[in-house]
Formats: sequence, C-alpha cells, structure tokens
Amino acid sequence: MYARFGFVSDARRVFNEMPVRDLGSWNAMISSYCQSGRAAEALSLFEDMRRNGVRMDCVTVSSVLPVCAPLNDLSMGKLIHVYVIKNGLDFDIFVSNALINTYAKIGCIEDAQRVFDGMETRDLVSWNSIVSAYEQAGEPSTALYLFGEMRKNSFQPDKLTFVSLASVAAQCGSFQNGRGMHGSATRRGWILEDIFVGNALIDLYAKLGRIDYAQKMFDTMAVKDVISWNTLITGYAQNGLANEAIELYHSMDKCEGITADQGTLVSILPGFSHVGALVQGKRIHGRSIRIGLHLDVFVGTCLIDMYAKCGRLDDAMLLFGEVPRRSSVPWNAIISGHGIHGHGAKSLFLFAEMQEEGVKPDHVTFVSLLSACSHAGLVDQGQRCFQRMQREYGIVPTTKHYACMVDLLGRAGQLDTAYDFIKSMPIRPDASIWGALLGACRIHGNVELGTLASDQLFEIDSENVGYYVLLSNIYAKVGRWEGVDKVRSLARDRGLRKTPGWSSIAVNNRVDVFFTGNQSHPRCKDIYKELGILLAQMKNLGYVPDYSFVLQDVEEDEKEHILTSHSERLAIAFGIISTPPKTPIHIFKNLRVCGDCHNATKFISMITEREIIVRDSNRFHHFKDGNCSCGDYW
DNA sequence: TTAGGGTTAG
Repeated sequence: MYARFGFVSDARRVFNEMPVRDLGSWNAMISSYCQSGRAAEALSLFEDMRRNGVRMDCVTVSSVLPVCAPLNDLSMGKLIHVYVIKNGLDFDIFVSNALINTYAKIGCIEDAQRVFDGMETRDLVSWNSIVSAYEQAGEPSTALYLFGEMRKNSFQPDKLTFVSLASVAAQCGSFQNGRGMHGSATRRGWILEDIFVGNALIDLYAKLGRIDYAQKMFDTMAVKDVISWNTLITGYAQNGLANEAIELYHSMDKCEGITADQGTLVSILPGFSHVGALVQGKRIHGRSIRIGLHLDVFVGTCLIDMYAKCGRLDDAMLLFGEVPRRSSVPWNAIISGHGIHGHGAKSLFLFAEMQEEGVKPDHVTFVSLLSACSHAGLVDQGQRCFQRMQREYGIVPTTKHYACMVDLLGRAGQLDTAYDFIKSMPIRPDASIWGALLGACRIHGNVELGTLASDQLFEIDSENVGYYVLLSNIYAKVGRWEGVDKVRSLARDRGLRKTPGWSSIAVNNRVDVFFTGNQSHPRCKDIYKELGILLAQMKNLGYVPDYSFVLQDVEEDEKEHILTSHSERLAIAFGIISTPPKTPIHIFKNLRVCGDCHNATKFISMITEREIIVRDSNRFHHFKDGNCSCGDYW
C-alpha cells in the first residue's frame, strides 16, 4: 500500500520488519523500487532475494528486467535470460516482451530479434517493442518492414506504435510523411487523448528541420508537460537557434506547474555546445549542481561535451573524472572532444583506458575514434580501429563509419585507396561517403576523382550547393578556370537555393548570429569599419585575397567585398570590438570555413594578438600567432 | 501486496 502512494522508503521499512516474506512481498518491494526509478536499489534487493534462495517467477523477472537498461547492465540481463530459459519462463509473454525491450535498449538488436522470433504467441506490445527496437537502433527500413508484418498479422497500431513510427519518419527525413502522420493522429483523436502523441509530433517536425511546425504543434496542445517543453527546446537548439532555445527555457521557468528536470538541462546544453556559448553553459552547470544533477550521466555527458566544444578540454577532463563512467556514453563524449581538437593520440589513449576499465564500446565510440584518427592523420591506427570494431566487438559498420574511413584515407592523400574502399563497401554509398571523397579531393587538388565523386553526389543530392562549391574550388586550386565556370553555370541552371552561411559568437550573455553580408546588426557600421582597418593591415603583411572562393561572377573589387563580408569575418570583427584586447575569440560556423577566410584569420590572429578558435561543420581551427592548428588543409 | 511498450544525451 505504501509503495502505491510513492512512499518507497516506508514500504522498505515494513518489508524489513516482516517476519515471513513470501515471493509476493519480494516482488512488490522490487517493483516499487523499479517504478520510482530507483534502479540500483531494485537490483541490489534482487541480489538479496537470490542470496536468500527465493526462486523468482515471471513477475519478478518482468519487473526487474527493465532496470538493467538504465544501468547498462548487459550481464545482469543475460543472467536473467539464462534463468528464464532454464526455468521455462520464456513462454510468458510479459517476460519475452521485457527481454526484447531490455536487449533493444542496451543495443543488442540481434538478441532482441532472437527473442521475438522464438515467441509462440505475440501481442501488440511484442510488435510495438520490436518496431521500436529497430527504430532505436537507427534502422528505419527494418522498423517499417516489421510494421508491415504487424499489419499483416492483423494487429491495429495504437498510440505507442505511432510514437515509434514518428521517430522512424524523422529518421527517413520526409516532411510529406510527417504531415501524413500528423493527419492520421488527428483523425483518430489521439492528439487530444495522449500528450505523448503531441510530443512525438513536436519532435518529428523539429528533427525534419521544420521548427515552425513544431512550435505550432506545441501551441495547439491543450495540455503540455515538461517533456513537451524539453522537446521543443531541443528542437530549437538542434536547428541552431540557441537564442530561441534559451528564451523558451526561461519562459518555461516562469510557467506554473512545470519544473525543469534532468531532461531540460540535457535539452538546453547541446544548444550552447553547438554555438560555443561557454558562459551560458557554465550557468547551466551551476544550476545542475544546485539541483544535484551534475553527476547524472546524461547531464554530466552534456557538460563534458559542452566544455570540450567550447574549447575547454581541461574542464571537460575534470568533469569526466567525476561522473560515473560505467557506460560508454561519457567516454564517447570525452573521446570525441579530444578528437575534434586534433588530439587523436589522446583519444586512442582514452579508448585504451576505457577497455581497461571494462566498459564496452558501442558504434558511437568508433565514430568518435575514427574521426579523431582522421583529424590527426593517424591512418594506420584508424584502420586498426575499424578492423577491431568488427572482429572484437562484432559491430557492423554504418555509413557513418564508412564515411570516417573515406575521410581518414582521403585527408592523408590516399585518394585511390579511399576510392577502392568505397567500391568494396557492402552497402550503397550515400552522399556523406562521396562528400568525404570530394572534400579530400579538394584538399589534394585531384580533379579527376573530384569530378567522379561530384557526379555521384549530383545524382543523389543535386540540391546541395556545398558540393558545387567544393568542385569549383578543386578546379580553382589547379587553375582550371574553364572548369570553375562550368560548375558555376551548372549550379545556376539548376536554380540552386544556397544554404545560407552563418557564424555565431557568444558575447555578453548573448549569442549573436551573423549571416554573410549582414547589414542589420546594431553595430554593423563599427564591424565594417574594423574589417576595413584589418584588411589594410593584412595586405601590408602580405595577405592576397583568393577569389577562387567567390562563386559569384562579379568584378574584382566586388569579390573583395564579398570575401570581407563573409559571416565568419563579421563575427570575428564583432568579437574584436566587443571584448577587451587579447581576449580569445570563439566562433561557430554552420558550414565549412571558407579557405580565404581561413587564411585571413591567420593574419588577424597575428595582428590582434588574439587566439581565435573557429569551429565549423567539420572541425576546430585554432589560430594563434599567424598559424592554424589544422595545418594546411586549405 | 505483484508484471510489459513511448519524449530528451554522445
């Protein structure tokens, strides 16, 4: 009774005083721990139960299994599974469903599938569980296939099916599909009945990049919970709208009946990491300490990521030393943190340490490791990681892993090997793979392979202007101007909508975003004035503008103006006039930093005696005394 | 006095 009203500690006292405990009382006590989210205590009581020789039944198993996933305790899950088989409990549908869910959450999709295959009868929960398992594993096509099978077996989808399918739709990236799902949920009246359905739709629209629709969905919901708020905050943050995310976060605090929770911090922090807003991020760190959440694995990991992405690797390491690190999650964050700063050797060292501590790496660990090796030029080590990932850990490479490998080989100049590698891939190469090859061809000025890669890219994703820019840069680099013209007119003929480039900088508690050619900033005049002064000084020191980065077909002086008003330069100039001399400047750019701006920033760092840290969509560039940490990648 | 599936990190 106590447990039902949430007084778990009282329930435990009664439990402790019981002269005789039967299976029912153990089960009741364990399940009350599970339901109040006290996973570790549930598991420890479960161990007591086993030590006392009490045999568990279907109820025990299905209430204790769900706590294995949050604790990332695969061995406990397996142990229970063995017990289940030995004692013939696997015929119970609750037990099998719980096993599917546990395996799926720990990332053992094959085990989940095996349990599902072995079931004699399945109910709606079994089908929902397996669909959701593949959705969580990032295999939307399999999830959709199983959904089809579910329909063939005459099961009608319910709201929970819908929630999984919404995530599947987000992974597939089709807005049309998303609209269709919204319509069907409305027709069935689900949006009014269940807050989860509305939340799933907010998430879906936000992931499809349609934050306007996400906001509309949020506005129309009669009842919102903390998750509705968190999901929308995440949406703004993931779409690069950090200021909107923080505004929402503040209005949430003013909203009665809604209290920021762990999920809120996890939602807002990546927004700050994204734009490099250290001061704002630190404030969240403070709040997390006040509400006792700073050592939570999720919050801790986001904080590690935030410090790393804001250029504070030392603070990231300090925090890493404090958070629980039984799961791969914080390890992945710290490995990737060192990787993006070009410290590949440290990433490898941390990986070795992770293995020593017996933490099982997952597919994300290897994405972080491979890209760390690639940025640091550690080709052999990267290749070994790729082999070990498959042989030792049985992880099947995804397109992300393949793209890292192409990048690794390509950056190091092994372009033919990279191309052979693509040809030998067992899956169809997507845009990210050819994009990695094209990027490498840009670095090494390989026109032949570059055209080959861009032909593929124009077929897969002809709308992405970034590839045209890269290809034209390749032609420009080797002085083939007729090629540059050809690509330009191709892009023009296809009427390409250009992805607007923007850069952001966090100064005085605000994140300022600059679009290329921006004229509307309150300090616009001062910014251009500063850029004019800098340009003159740079030219005296030998800077020559590189017009090959200007795609527009205009006169020379106009080209100079275009380069000077690139978003990264506006942000840097704003940083210079808004902070005391010699303060380091942190910039974030949504696309790759332009090659000419890269060169100009070297000069600016020398003239102003400032460290300038630019994180772009690809990597960190650390400018100091006229040099950049990334070497001569441009 | 007892059991299951959904949102948010890397």
